[in-house]
Amino acid sequence: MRKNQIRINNERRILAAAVKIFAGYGYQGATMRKIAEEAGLPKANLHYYFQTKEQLYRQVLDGIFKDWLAAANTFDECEEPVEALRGYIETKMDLSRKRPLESRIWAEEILRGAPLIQDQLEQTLAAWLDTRVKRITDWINKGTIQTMNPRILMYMIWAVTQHFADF
Amino acid sequence: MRKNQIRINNERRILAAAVKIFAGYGYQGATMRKIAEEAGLPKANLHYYFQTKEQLYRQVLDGIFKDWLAAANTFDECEEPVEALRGYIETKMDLSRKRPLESRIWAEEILRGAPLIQDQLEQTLAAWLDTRVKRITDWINKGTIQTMNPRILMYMIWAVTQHFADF
DNA sequence: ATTAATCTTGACCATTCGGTCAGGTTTATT
DNA sequence: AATAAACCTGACCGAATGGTCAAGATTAAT
Repeated sequence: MRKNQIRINNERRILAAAVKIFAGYGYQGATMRKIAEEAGLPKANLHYYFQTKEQLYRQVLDGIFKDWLAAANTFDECEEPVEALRGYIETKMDLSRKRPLESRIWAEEILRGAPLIQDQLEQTLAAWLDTRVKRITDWINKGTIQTMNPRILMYMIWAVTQHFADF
Repeated sequence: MRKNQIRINNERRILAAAVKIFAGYGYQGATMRKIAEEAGLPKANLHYYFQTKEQLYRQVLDGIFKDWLAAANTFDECEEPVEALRGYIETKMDLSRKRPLESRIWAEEILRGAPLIQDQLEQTLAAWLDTRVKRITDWINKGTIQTMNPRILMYMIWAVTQHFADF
């Protein structure tokens, strides 16, 4: 069983510390020293598990991205517009409330234009948005909800939930 | 006439360069070297006009804050709720569209918890928000608009306009 | 018990950072 | 023309940064 137990433990520990420090200081403001201190490990040890600061940061972003995607998929669980939208918004707000640090890191990364994860983000997010837009368009055509620009609806939801999360 | 013309010119030039660099890299990511390069001046010259990086950044924030306040005051120009809100939102969006760099700096500063301008911001902003909330409450009591939590209304407007500005 | 693989870490390195300063140049005042 | 005030800047500084490395300690595989 517990094969790479040491590795798994330490990576988790370092990632947790990294989330704290990146959230508190931003990518540039965070230093490997601070993260090492927070993790209670010597700095050189971080570089053993994550070669560079950028790679460590990428892994932090990856974790956040996965969580966000999982939350986003609750949009599809309900057939009714009201239920689907409410469920999505609540899940998203929950996520932000439970993981404020991750939410802040994510917001800053997006604000900076996602310099490190642009490709991945653009593809995944564009595809995700497209299917949601189609569902909303269906609702509009069926007359279930008011006529509107679906993209703008999604945009406003994203704006408000993200904003509530951050402040 | 033109007394401190040199000083005025150079300060303007440095501030313009600082806005670009701070918006592009964030406070920590921006360096005095990059700003100096952007301004076409030697680094030591920046320190002649602005003693420290923090002071330069503060002046940038001050400029943005003044613009934002001016835009915010358009809220008071109309008596009608629809007109007042529309005017406010349009002015704010205009400002964001015309000065995207400043808007980004502002957003990041707020996101980071406004570490440099907390006092100033809390006082001015709290006062501003209070008077707006009172106006909205009046409208609600008169029955001019739907019953709602005025703070949340302002919050949502802020969220959406800021978000549109940044992306 | 031996060997191999993984893990640990203090000391070190080149680079870059914000900031200083002395000494020169330009502009304003008399 | 002379003096003072304001402006300019190359060279420099200590501190901090991300990252490296060699030599040892632990753990796993045989």
